[in-house]
Amino acid sequence: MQDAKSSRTNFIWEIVQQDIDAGRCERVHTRLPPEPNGWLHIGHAKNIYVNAGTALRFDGLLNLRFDDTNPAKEEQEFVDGIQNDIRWLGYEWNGGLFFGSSYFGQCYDLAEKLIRDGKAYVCDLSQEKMREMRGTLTTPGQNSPYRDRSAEENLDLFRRMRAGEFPNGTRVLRAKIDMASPNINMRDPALYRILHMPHHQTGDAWCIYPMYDFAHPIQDALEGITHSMCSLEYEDHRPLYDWVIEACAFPNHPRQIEYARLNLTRTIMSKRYLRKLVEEGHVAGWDDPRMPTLAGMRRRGYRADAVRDFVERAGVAKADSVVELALLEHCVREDLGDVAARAMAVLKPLKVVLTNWPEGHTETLTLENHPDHPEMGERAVTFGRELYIEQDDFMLDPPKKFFRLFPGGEVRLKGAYIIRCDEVETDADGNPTVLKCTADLTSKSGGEGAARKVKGTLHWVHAADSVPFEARLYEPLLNDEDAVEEDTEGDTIPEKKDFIARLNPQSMQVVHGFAEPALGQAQPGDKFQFLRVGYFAMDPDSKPGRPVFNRTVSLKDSWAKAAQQA
RNA sequence: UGGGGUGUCGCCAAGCGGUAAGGCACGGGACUUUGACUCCCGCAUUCGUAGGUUCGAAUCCUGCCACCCCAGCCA
Repeated sequence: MQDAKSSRTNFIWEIVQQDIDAGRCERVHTRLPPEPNGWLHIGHAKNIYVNAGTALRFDGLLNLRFDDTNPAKEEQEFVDGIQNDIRWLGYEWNGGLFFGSSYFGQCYDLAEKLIRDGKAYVCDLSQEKMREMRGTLTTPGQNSPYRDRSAEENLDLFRRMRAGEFPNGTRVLRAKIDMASPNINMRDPALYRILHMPHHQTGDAWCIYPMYDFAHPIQDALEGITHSMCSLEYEDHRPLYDWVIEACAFPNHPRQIEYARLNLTRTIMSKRYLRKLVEEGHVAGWDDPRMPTLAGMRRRGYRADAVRDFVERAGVAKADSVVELALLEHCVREDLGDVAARAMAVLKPLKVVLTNWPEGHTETLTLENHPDHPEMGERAVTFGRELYIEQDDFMLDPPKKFFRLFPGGEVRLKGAYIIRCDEVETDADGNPTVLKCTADLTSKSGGEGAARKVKGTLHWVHAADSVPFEARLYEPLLNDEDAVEEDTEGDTIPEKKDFIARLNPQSMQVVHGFAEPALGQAQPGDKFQFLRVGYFAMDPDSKPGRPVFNRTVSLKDSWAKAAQQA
């Protein structure tokens, strides 16, 4: 658990602090209200950070409450997955686990109270008619002809609604507020609708279900929530939230605070579109490592610490914003750099033969698992006459500032010897197939001649004593903003509408290489930094003998950048 | 044209009348048996804009501009 100790603050915490200082609340109590209709993504991580973090910060309580007031959209399977993801992120609902649906009884009773108080009425208008009479943004609405029914008639009708006498859509319970309000949410909003449909929690106990605007404030008040954080689009609903609290005459009045939701460049963040990616088969599933879901990131090898750090660094404020993916990747690199074991693996192998090394002779070298953490131990690696290096680490005709291997050039093999390339065998197309090299036998790492400097150091693997493996290299799902096409009017196509056109065809690349034996024994989830290649995590799908690694994020590569600019 | 919000460095984001924090990105240098990491150094005379108040404003006032949200019996 973290955050509580952080000195960082935000506008929400200042409001909460003021409430405490003013004696408006004794014990901070927040709630996390996910709707169980999908998987949690990085955007939810911010909701969790805000709500759980606030409770932590003020030694308060956090309730986890599934906001399941609409049986048409919600499913039981998500309830478990969401809890799992929250725990993975490192948070616990110390205030308890709740379901919005368990308040259906209380919501119903309060609805009857509102009816008796003349604050709610049953309206027979069709959805279309109601829309017409609601008015527009600039013109006031008109009162429903059913607005002035007596409390008795309303009560009777409402009870019959509950009894199942009316089909879907025929009637609705409305709050009697003000059809001329400049805030459309206050123009007699619907409180209850008829929905003959079983609910994943309550079965067919109900055929009428409360709307979010009615249920949410009631749930908050009933649970003793002091601060109810939600996203900006609910600002217009706050007057209604407050109205419900007042109309129901709750003694406590939770305070709703709105903040901007998280957006990430090159990342799709709406549940609807994520669903489309899955359904149309653009990705393998909700937990595909390319998905911005917590499950996807977890599978990709991101640690919860990195995700939490990212959300905290991105900040909490009210301005609409889009955080650069680079910040997330920085957080992941920083986190993994400290905990990932160093290891060598060659993604695209190029054979090296040391002509001055005796055939059949091998040496066992010892390499540290982490340069800064000796407690992480060492490992043995075999060195011999035939090795593999990375194809990208050799160039027949190198440009200036190329620190790697080329004909006549020298490099150090990490933890081993300095070698010089004498001869290059090529295939019919002129591509190098084998490099004949000589090793400087006096240059062994740790030995007397080891001090000699060469410009480059390469990772390598012993040809015989290595394990074949598969690596999946991931790139962002969406192309750069620059790649957005223009329509005939010259306007850029909105990301949301045509994100399919922006999908990056290179978002996953599979390569087959060779890894040092230690990686063959890795356990699913183990994190490694492959020298100069990136941070990898053992994929859960991995099979013994032929491990599969996901590249979580690549290392910064100033050479690639320089080469690109040249 | 109604209502609710927001506009501070490429991207986030502090700032709450006393003379622009920090992070990411970027540029330069040192170090380096990972061109990584680390380490220095640089990076807004200016806070959407135009006025006003003040000894003094990003912070107060007024006008204007831009962007986001709202007309579900979704949440």
